[in-house]
Amino acid sequence: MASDHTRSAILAAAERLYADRGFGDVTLRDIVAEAGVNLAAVNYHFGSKDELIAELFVTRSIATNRERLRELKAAEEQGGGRAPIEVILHALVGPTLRGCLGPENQRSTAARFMIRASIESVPPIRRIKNREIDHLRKFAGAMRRALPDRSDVDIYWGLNFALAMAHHTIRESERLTKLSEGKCDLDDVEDVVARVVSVATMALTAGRAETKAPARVAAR
Amino acid sequence: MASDHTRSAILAAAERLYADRGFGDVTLRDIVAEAGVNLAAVNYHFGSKDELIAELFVTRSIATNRERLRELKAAEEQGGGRAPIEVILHALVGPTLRGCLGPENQRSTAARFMIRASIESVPPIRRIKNREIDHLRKFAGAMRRALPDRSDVDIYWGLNFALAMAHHTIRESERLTKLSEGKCDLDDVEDVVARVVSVATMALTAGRAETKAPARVAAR
DNA sequence: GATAGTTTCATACAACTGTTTGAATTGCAA
DNA sequence: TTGCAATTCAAACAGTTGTATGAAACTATC
Repeated sequence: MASDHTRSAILAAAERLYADRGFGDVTLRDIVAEAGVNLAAVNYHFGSKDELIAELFVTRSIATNRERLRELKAAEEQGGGRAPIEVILHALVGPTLRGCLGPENQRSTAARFMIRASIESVPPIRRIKNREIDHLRKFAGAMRRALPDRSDVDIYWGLNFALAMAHHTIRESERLTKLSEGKCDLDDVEDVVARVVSVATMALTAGRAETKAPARVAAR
Repeated sequence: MASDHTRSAILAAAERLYADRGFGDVTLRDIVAEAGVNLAAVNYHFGSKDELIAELFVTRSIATNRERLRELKAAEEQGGGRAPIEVILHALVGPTLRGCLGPENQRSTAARFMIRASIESVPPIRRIKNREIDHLRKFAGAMRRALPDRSDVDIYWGLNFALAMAHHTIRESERLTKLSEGKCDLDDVEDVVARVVSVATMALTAGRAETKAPARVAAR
């Protein structure tokens, strides 16, 4: 136990460097230099480089997931065990988007780190993401309760598309800004959330016919 | 010139290995061993490892982009310079999805390579992707012609969401299969394409009011 | 204030990386 | 066949990486 000073200095320095330069070209030596500690300290306190990365990512994603579930639970309780689909989707994508987007100059280190984690996907992070399924199932359950007429398949596709829009917008936010010549304002986070929720809601509530029978659009 | 045998053996071996094991842990030595050539051959024929990766990726994405534009051009010509939005979106996401999804056991090496490239995102590939903007602008133009009443902002968001759904579905196909316990059939590529196109079309054609004024969903 | 346990440190280690070199080999043209 | 260029090869290079070690410096307890 004791001071914990070195430990947290490493965590802070690592998060900052990974956020700024990505996982690819940040070495342990960079981290300990930034933290002002000895090279051996990382292995002493965390066991290995991968475990350091994992701890950083777990900490942040636990926070996001807790926030998600808090919103979801509150909404379902308020609705007597069943929340409107928009509110569920809002709870799903809101915390993530709020945690990663927003004016670039006031973006927290944590936010920038999570964007990196979303873009680069190194092994220790991938391993953790794979355990996220149980968490997502809770949302699938809530969505099923909100839309009892929908098939499971449609529910899962809706969930998939909602996450797709949120994560892709985070990953490619720079490109979207460039492509739209700044017309798409990614700093207005609540507008982004609203757009994602709106489209995902439509995907989940639109007449099934259109979704199922593709109308076989003139392919070629 | 000459035989070109070594060159193409390297390309094939590299694509196979990257497809199978990812960029992270495939070394030049792995590649030359698989190709049955000398270590120095990569630098002799390609200049560097990154240029080898770049050539692989460029070749495949040029093919996809050409297919996209072919479909787009055909559709616009048939409609006298203006194609229906569904058809445009179909041309945008169809080739990519068709190139990456489909029954796993009959998935081409090229397809698996492109999935990897979509997941891992190493520097040489990222550099190439950044040059894709001009290509996307052509689709933005076609979409504007198809939906003259829509604002540019809405067009770009629709384009962004369409790509989001396609790419995320490719990236996370394994997770979606697991999450849905196999209920979402990712082998039925045309169904996936139809779903993506359908949702993106809704996003682009839905009443603007709903999209713009978020209805301020009960946040908390 | 000696002692036991924790933490820090400089340093070495061992392995792997992409790249280069210069000689050997090959293939083709004169 | 001779000569010249293109290609292949084994070997070494130069650098970096994460990790391990064992001594030194702390810190708190008795």
